[in-house]
Amino acid sequence: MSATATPYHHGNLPADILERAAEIIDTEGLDALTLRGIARDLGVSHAAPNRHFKNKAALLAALATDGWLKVAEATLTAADATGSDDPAVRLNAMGRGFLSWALDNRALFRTILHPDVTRFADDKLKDAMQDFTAGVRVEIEAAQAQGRHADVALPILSLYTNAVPFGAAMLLINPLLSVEQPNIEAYDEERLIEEVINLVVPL
Amino acid sequence: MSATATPYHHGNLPADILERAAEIIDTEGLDALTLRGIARDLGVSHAAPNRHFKNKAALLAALATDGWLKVAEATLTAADATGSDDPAVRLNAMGRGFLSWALDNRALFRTILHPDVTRFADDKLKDAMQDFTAGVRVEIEAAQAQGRHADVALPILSLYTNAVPFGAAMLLINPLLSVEQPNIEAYDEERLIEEVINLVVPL
DNA sequence: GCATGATGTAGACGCTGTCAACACTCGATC
DNA sequence: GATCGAGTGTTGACAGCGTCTACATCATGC
Repeated sequence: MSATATPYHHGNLPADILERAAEIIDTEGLDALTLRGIARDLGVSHAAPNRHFKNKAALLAALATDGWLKVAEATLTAADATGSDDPAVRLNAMGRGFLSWALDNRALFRTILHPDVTRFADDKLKDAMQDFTAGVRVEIEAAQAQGRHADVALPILSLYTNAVPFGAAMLLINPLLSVEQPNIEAYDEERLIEEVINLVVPL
Repeated sequence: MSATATPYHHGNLPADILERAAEIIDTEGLDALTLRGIARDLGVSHAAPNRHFKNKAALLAALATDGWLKVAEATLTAADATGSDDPAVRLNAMGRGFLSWALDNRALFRTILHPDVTRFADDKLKDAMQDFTAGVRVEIEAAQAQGRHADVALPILSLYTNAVPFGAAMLLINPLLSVEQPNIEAYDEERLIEEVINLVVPL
């Protein structure tokens, strides 16, 4: 056989499928994502992806699980990088880290919040998502224990604190809505993130 | 012919299609929405919807256009109902009106923010969306002119002010994430909305 | 060195969106 | 009032999709 003939086994198909899926979501949108299309792009038969993902929803769930794990890691890393124990300092850094991650990983961010992904969430996906929210909640509770927004009920404070980075990311990523922010283009990403997070968790 | 034989012409097919589409998105999700399914539910032939919507994307765009018009009306009505000229009072009411509308019209809210809907936005949809954002922007600028967050650049303030209601709605509507807000179920919807908006635009 | 499970292929099925050709209905125009 | 045309609905077809089953190939542990 010729040296470079495509081998029967692909080698790393599951990971390649996930990677190509993220690319397609990013460039063509989630509704342009097809298992057959991925298979074509990777040079395997149309049914090969089914060996690794029970169905299309399972592929999206795996992608979302990966996304939650990564965003949790990004926020936690940002918090630890401050070298501070102050929950407000950590929370501020987490907000920035979250927003920064979302803007740098738009396909994954869209995927983890996609209604048709969360709708069919399996336990793995739920666990990954809860790892993230639990990490944030700890800091919010600690910040309040220090006297920040001491008069606000915790569910309200939690909702508010989460809403800003989630909402800001959504608005900035949405191509229609981001344009609607007046003169938004005059701001570089880093400054935008810093200043909007400072409004929620001032240092 | 018998009196109740299904007439050849349906009578109000476009509106019925939109209504049924919203129902399906609400109960079964956007990926369960099929033109053929809608046609079946309405008792018309599988290709009938194509007479009124060029394609599936056009149906979703029409739905989203309708959604933006309604949410714009809901927020503006809420502002006017205050009977106040104070932009902060109006803005606070708009935030509450927006969030309240989103929670009462989850299918439409999801649709107007759906990435695969905004991706194929036509001019009508863009106009409807801009009507909404322009109405909010006016109040934000007026509130800042009164001295609220006078030190914050307008794009930042606008992003922040929009992010809270959008983000809160998204978190509350997402069945996975809403559960993650601690003890959220202890709050009735109205109080939750009031208190979280008060954190952004205090009265 | 061979059995066995993992991985990939080939073909089929029913579903979908969309198009073209045809049928019916209503309202404007003569 | 007949006719004609635009609007609306139907029928049939097509390719593409997700998914299933049966089969082929490989890699590994005994």
